[in-house]
Amino acid sequence: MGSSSFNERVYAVVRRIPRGMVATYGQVAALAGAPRNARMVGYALHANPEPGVIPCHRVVFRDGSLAPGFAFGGPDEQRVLLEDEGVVFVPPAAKPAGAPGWRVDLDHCQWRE
DNA sequence: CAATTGACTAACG
DNA sequence: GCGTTAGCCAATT
Repeated sequence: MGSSSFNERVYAVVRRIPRGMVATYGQVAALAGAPRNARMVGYALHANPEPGVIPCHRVVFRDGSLAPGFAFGGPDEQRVLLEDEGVVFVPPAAKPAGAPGWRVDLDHCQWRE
């Protein structure tokens, strides 16, 4: 390995996210060494060279939601996956109106080093 | 080598 | 309250 791509650094961080927790793009970006490069994180995860190895479903928006239409099979599938890992979700009725659907409870499940 | 794009984020209207 | 614009920074073409 020894690839010089920024994305590999992102994969390394995402791979470190413990089961039952999630991280935001900005957080992964910061851990990857680019505190302002959240976009790059999403771009790198889209490249996802090792599906199944890299838990890209554990990476969510700052709001606790996912990329609409880009989730590996649908945001509903991701919700089930995260719930299965023990991540706490917040129903649309329990949150301030605005978000399109279920969000991850970042207050309880955001990964903390 | 320069311009464009992009799984983002925050601020503004 | 919701939509749009601007800013960041690196990969892609």
